[in-house]
Amino acid sequence: MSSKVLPQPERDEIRVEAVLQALGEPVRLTIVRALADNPAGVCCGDIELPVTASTRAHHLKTLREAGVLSTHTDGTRRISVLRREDLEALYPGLLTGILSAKQ
Amino acid sequence: MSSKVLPQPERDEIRVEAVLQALGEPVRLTIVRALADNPAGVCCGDIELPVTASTRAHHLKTLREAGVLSTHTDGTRRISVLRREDLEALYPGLLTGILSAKQ
DNA sequence: ATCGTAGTACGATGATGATCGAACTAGTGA
DNA sequence: TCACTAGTTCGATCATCATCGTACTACGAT
Repeated sequence: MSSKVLPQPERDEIRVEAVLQALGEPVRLTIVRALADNPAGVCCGDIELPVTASTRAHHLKTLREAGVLSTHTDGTRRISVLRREDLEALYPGLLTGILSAKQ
Repeated sequence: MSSKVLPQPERDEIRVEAVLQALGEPVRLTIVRALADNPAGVCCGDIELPVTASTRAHHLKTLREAGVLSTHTDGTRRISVLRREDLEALYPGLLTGILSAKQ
């Protein structure tokens, strides 16, 4: 058992400005859309992005610290999952609204 | 009749990244909340903000160009109105989700 | 006309942040 | 133990942007 959850804010610590700021960046929005398509979670590196690994890590950290996604380890992999329940509880409709945008 | 509408994107020109980026700034979120409380529109200068007039103008321009609000002149005043219909049509649930956040 | 008020435009500045390469950590497997 | 892989962290750099003061425009009233 080598799985562990990376630090993230509790539901009541999530601030809407942080969430919106996190989502208002094209690369991060791409990540969120990929997570939305895969409820079981996605391995970070499997999302195709026009940035290097370190930039990718930076964006994932930003999203995690904003409370948008949760990351747990799986061996050397890191699996990220969208925090749908928490976001829906805090801001009902926000996620579906964003995801319904024809990109 | 001296009323005229300031330039703004058509509904189909609104991009979700621009909207989210515009909303992800505390001062601008304050403006949006004030507009949401006043469906008839609000005179720009009547919203209490911790910034100068020029910064206020900058934020209002950002929100207008993102498609979040509409501004029309009324004499020397400028009245801003939230573009609820357009936003709801493009991103159903997004606005209500954001506004339901206990600030 | 002149003045006052509401707001914008411009230029400068300082802060934030997106990006990268390089060095590092941790887990897997030979 | 020794590589290999996945990912993070650090420091630097460059771009974006929030902020301000000042100068400007537009409208209304005297």
